[in-house]
Amino acid sequence: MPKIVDHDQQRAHFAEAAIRLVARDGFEGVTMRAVAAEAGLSYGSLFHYFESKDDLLMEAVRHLTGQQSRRVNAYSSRYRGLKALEHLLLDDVLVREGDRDDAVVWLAFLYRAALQERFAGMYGELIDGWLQRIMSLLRDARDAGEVDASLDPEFEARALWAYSAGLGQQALLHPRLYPLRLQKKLIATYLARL
Amino acid sequence: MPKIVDHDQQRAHFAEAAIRLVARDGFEGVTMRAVAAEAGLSYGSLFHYFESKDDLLMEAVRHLTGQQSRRVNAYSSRYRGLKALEHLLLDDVLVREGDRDDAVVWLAFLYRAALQERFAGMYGELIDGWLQRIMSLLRDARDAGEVDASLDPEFEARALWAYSAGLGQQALLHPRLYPLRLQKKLIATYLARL
Amino acid sequence: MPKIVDHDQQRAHFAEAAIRLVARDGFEGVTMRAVAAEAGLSYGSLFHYFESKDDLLMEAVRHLTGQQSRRVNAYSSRYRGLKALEHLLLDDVLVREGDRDDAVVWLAFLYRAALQERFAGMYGELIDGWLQRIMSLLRDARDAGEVDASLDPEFEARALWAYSAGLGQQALLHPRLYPLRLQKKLIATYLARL
Amino acid sequence: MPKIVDHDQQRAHFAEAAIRLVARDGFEGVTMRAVAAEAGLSYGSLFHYFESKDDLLMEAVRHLTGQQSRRVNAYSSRYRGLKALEHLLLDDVLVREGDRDDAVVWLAFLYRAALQERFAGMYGELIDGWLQRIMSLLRDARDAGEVDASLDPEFEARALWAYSAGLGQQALLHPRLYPLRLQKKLIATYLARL
DNA sequence: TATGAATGAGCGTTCATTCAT
DNA sequence: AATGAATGAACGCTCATTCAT
Repeated sequence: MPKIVDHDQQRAHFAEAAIRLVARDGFEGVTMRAVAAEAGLSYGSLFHYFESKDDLLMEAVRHLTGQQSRRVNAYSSRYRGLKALEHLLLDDVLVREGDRDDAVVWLAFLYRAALQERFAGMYGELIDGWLQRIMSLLRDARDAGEVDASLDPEFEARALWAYSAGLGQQALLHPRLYPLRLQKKLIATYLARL
Repeated sequence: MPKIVDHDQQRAHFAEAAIRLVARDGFEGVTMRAVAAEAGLSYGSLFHYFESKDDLLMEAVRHLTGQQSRRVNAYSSRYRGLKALEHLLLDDVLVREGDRDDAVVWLAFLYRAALQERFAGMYGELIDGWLQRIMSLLRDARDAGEVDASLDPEFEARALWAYSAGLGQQALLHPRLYPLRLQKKLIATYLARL
Repeated sequence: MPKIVDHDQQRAHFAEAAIRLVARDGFEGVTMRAVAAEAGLSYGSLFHYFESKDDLLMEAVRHLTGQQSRRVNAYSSRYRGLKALEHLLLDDVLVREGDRDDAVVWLAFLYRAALQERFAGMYGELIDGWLQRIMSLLRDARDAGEVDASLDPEFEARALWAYSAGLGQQALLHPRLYPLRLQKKLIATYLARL
Repeated sequence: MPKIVDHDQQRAHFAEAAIRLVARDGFEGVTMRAVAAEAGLSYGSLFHYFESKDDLLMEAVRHLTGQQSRRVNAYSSRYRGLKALEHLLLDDVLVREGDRDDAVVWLAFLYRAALQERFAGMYGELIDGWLQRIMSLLRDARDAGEVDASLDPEFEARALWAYSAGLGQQALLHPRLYPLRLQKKLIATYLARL
C-alpha cells in the first residue's frame, strides 16, 4: 500500500504556503523553492502535486476565492437587504491590521489579472458573482423600502463596487489616512445616502 | 572632447522606455536589457545613468508622477470648485481604450508600493498631494455654495479619493462592465450627490 | 499469501516497454516513470525488479539480442550456404517502413556501446557470434563450390559484416536513397560477386 | 569602445569544446555548464554566443562538417579517379587510435539525426554531397578505364557509401576485429573488385 | 510485494551587475 | 562616456532513487 496522503489536502497545504508568500513579497516572492520551504516539504515534492508554477498559482487563487465565497454565503444567509450589504462590506472591504495580508494578496491577484489572460478570466468570474450579489441585495433593500424607490440597482451596484474596491485599496496603502474607524464611517455614510 | 550629453535628459529617456515596458508587460517585463533596447541605446550605458535597476525604477516612477502633477496643476489653474473637481476626475480617473497603458502603470506602481517601502514612501507623498488638492477644491465648492454647507471637506475628500481609485481600477479590469459612458455618469452622479 | 509473480517474466515485460520507448525517442526517452507507464505498472514496482536504470537498460538490450539470436538460429537451421546467408541478411539488415523502430533501437544500442564499457562488452559478444556465423556460412558456401575456392572466410566475413552494418544504417537514415528494392539488389549483387 | 572579441571565433571556441565533450561522453555529456568549463569560460558567457543549447549543438555540427568538407576538397584537387576515391576513403573512413574521437562524434551526430528532425536535415545534405562526390569520382574512373565500363556509378556509389559507413562503424566499435591494416586492405580489395 | 510520495542533484535559461577596452 | 563581453546566483523543471505504508 502506498503512503497514505490526501492529494487535495496536500495541494491545499502548498497553496496556503504560496498565499503566505504572496502576502509577504507579492507574486515575485513565490518561487517554487520558497513555497516548498514555507510548506516544510522538499522542493521536488511540489512537482508531484502541481504540473507547473502556474498550476500552483491558479490553485492558490482558487483556494483563496473559495474561502471568500464560503464566507460571503454564510453572511447573506443570516441578514437581508441593507443590513446584509453593510455586513458584507464591513467583512470584505475593511482592512484591519491583521488583515493586511489578505488585502495584499487581493491586490497581487488583481495586478496579475491586469497582465495575464488566465488570471483575468478567473477574476472576471469572481467579480460578476460579487456584482450580482450586491445588485440582488440592493433590490431587496429597495423592495423593503430601505432605500429610495427610484434607485437603479445595476447602476448603484457598480458604483458601490467601485467604492468598495477603492476603499480597500486605500486602506491597504494608507492605513494612516484610512484608519479602521474611518473605513466604517465611510461605508455607513455611503449606504445611508442611498 | 567628451561627448556632450545632458545627464538628466538621458535618465528621462531611459525612464520613459521603462514606463513603456511596464505598460506592456508589468514590472516583470522591465529587464535592463529590454530597457536599453527600448531606449535604443547600449546596454552598458544604462549603468552610467543608474546605479541599479531599483534606481531606474524609482526614476521611472518619479518621472510619471511628475508628469501627472504638472497636468493636474494645469487644470486647477483653469477651473474652480466643483467644475475643477469634475475635470480633475474625468482626466485622471477615466480609463479610455487608449489610456489602458497608463492605468496599468499605475496599478503596477501601486502594487509595488504595497510591497516595497521605498515605493510606498513615494506613493504616500503623491497621495497626500492629491488629497490636499481635492480637499481644497471641495472647500472652494462649499464656500461657493455649490455643495451642502455642512460638508466635511476632509471626510469627503477621502471618500471621493477612494471612489476615484476604485473606479479607475474597475475600469481597467472590467472595461466591459465600466464603459466610458458609465464612468462619466458615475462621476457626475457622485458629485451631484454632495 | 504473497502474490505469485514470475520475477523474470516481469523483468521481460518492463524490458519490452523500455525497448518501445527507445524506438520512439531514443535512450533519452527512457525515463523510469515512462517505462512504468508504458508497462502499465506502478512506478515503485520497477525498483523491485531492477536495481537501477542501468540495470533495466542492460536487461532491455539482453532481451533484444536474445530475440535476435533465436531468430537467426531458426533461419540457419532451414537453409545452408549462400542461401542461408542471403536470408540472414535480408532478414536482419533490411530496413522496411515498419521495421524502423528496430533499427533505431540498434543504433541507440550501438551508440551507447561506443560510449559505455558495459554496453560495449555486450555488443562485442553479440558481434563475435554474428561473425562466427557468417564465417561458418561462407565456409559452407566455399566447400559447396558456391563461391570462389580461394575466398578467405575470415576476411570476407568482416567485409560482409561491415557492409551489412553500413547498409542498415544508411537505410535507416536515408530511406529515400535506399528504398527496399535497392537494399535487396545491393545485397544480392554483393553476394554474387563473391 | 567595447572589449574586442571576435564573436564568430568565440562561437567556434565553444563549439570545439562541445565537440570534445561529445567525443568523451556523447551528446548526453554536453551540458551547458560542462561546455563552459571545457572552454575555460564562465557559464553565463555561453549565452552571449548561443541562443540555446540547440543553437550550440548545431554550431558544433556545422563546425565539424565544415572542417570535413574543407579536408575532402583538398584531397580531390590533388588526385583523380580511383586514386582520389581511395584517398578519400582512407582519410575519412579509417579509424585510427587517435581518431576515435572524431568517429564517436560522427556516430553521436548520426544517432541524433535518427531521432531529431533538424539534425536529420543537416545530415541529409551532407550525405547528398558525399554521394555526389563518390559518384563523380566513379564516373571519372570509368571514363579513364580504371574500372569496368558497364559499372553503374549511381548504384555503386550507394554500395560504396554503405560499405564505408559500416566499415567506419565497425572499426570504431571493434578496434580489435578491425585493426588499421585490415581496414586498409578491406578498402583496397573492395575498390579492386570494381 | 506493491504503491506512490519524498528527496535533492542537475538541467537549460534569465538576469542584474561588473569590468576591460 | 560608451560599449558589450564576462560572471554567477537564481529560477522553473526533470529525474533516478529512497522510503513509509
